[in-house]
Amino acid sequence: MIEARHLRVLRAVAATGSFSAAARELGCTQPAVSQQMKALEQSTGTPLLIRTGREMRLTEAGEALVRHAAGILAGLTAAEEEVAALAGLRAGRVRLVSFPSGSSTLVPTALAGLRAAHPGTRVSLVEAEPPRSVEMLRGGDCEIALAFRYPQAAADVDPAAGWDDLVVRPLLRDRLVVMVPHDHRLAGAGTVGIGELAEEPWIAGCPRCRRHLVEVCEAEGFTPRIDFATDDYPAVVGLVGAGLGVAVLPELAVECVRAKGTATLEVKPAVRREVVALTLPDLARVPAVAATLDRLELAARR
Amino acid sequence: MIEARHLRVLRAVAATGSFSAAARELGCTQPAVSQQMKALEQSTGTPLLIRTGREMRLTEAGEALVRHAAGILAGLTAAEEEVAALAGLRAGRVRLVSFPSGSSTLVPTALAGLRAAHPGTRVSLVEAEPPRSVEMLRGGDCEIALAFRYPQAAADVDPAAGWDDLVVRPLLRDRLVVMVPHDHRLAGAGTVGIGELAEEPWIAGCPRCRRHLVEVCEAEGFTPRIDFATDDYPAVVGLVGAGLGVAVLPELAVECVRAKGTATLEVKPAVRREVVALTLPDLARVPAVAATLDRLELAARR
DNA sequence: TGAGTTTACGCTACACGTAACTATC
DNA sequence: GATAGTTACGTGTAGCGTAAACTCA
Repeated sequence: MIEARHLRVLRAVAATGSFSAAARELGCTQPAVSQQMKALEQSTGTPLLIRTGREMRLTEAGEALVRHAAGILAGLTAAEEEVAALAGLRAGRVRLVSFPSGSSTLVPTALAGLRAAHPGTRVSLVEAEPPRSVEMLRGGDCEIALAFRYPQAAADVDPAAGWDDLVVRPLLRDRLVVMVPHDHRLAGAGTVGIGELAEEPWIAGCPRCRRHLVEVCEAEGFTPRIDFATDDYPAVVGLVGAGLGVAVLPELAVECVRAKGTATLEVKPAVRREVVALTLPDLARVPAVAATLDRLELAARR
Repeated sequence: MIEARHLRVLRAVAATGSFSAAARELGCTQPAVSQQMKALEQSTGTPLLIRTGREMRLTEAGEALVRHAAGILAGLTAAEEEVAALAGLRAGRVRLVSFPSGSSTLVPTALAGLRAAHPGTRVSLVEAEPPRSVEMLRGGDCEIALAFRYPQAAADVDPAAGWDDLVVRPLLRDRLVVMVPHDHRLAGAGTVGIGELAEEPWIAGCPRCRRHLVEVCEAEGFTPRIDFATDDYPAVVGLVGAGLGVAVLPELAVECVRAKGTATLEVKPAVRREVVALTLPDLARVPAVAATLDRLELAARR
């Protein structure tokens, strides 16, 4: 088995015509070069260099080896370059999966920062919810999954139940607020207890949010009457604005929607959801992934 | 500094998807593989493999490295072969990959001649079809790949599409013939047009042959009813002999099968397939490879 | 429980550098 | 005698295999 290191030395010897000069060029001692060439000749089973007095000449086999060495060493340095680019964030692709309408501000901010700092990295974004997004993560279809959970959720609906072997990077804890039509009796109240809304028609969000809403209300002793349910946050806001009901929404989601005709109220016993980034342990050490996670955290801290 | 030995191991791991399987393939213990990969990841400074439960997956950097590895290792083996040949050992080893049941006469004839002329050269034979055989060629797992193509094939199924950087040595152009049961109405006709067999049940060969058969028939305005399809040429002949249908076969394949109970007919607008030998430019200059190619050509011209 | 991966440990082997020796001009 | 190459030797490191711990299906 020919070793690349030997080829590097052979090439230097061929270029300089001397072991000593090659040693100087390679930054090692001259006996080291001598030994390497001896080892190479032994592993190929044929002489490569002709030591005629003081000068060094190549045999035909030596010539052949030097000829091949060029391509092989070029391939090796190309491989090193490419890996170094990936390791040094001059290249790299990160596939991000986010829950729908979840991070209208978070993801763009993070990606803008990442692009500014490392123009070579490319990030793609797809929308999916756990457990689908976690499947994608495990299946190699993405590197980072954004998800959220309700810290007090019952174990059987908590998606975090399956996250034991994942790297979970908490990004932010988002307060939930109640949104009511602007002419609602509580519109000016500032804060409200969930129990005060027992008789209201509700507009719910995604299935998990809906389930969570029901849990919270039942803890307050009533079952909410849910007239509408949609994944689409702007649509929820529109429905509230049209006076069709009340809703709970993550504060962050409210910030980036023009909430015409509505008023928002703090919920008295504060309810929060936690937004986290998930990845695999090995992927967390991939530079482009680590950088993206850092940027997401940075964007969340803003 | 990336070492070639590491690349060899990485490639085996990528190909098998497991450290244990790679170790078996490489003839070493599994912890050795584990250590080599650890060392490679350390020397590149970035994770290359994702250990997710039981399966091994490559990171982007790992993919890049495997991509480069093919060329580097092919270069190394080419260099080794050339030096070995120049050393006068004539212990040149040529690994030949042929499409299945393709060259029952061609390969044996060529190898017999080669052995007579150069007793030192050893040739091994494995069966695989393009694109697998071409992958083996590029990956350094063989020196010569035998393949065939239909000159009129549509570009998207023509394997020659990926042969731009290979040395393509045409060996022979093989006429296709139609084989029918001996009591078939056309058994004595001598020649036949494909269109006359529109209503027959067909027995097809390998997937690519089958695709080609459908193409040819559709050019004649009908879709063949294919009742059986098998890679095994003697089996095809047996099915025809049993009266279960008609088939098209390469003339060479018919010659070396006892075609009991069948009759063969020339196809009126002649259809041919082209059998070629593929190798890499560097390998084409290795004496043992060159000699094998020459012998193949000679055997085909016979 | 079983297959697969990692970790720990002892061993060997290899490669380097220093230093002494040899050979050529 | 000076420059270049080889040989000899001590040291450090790196890789392997065996064996044991660990993990996921």
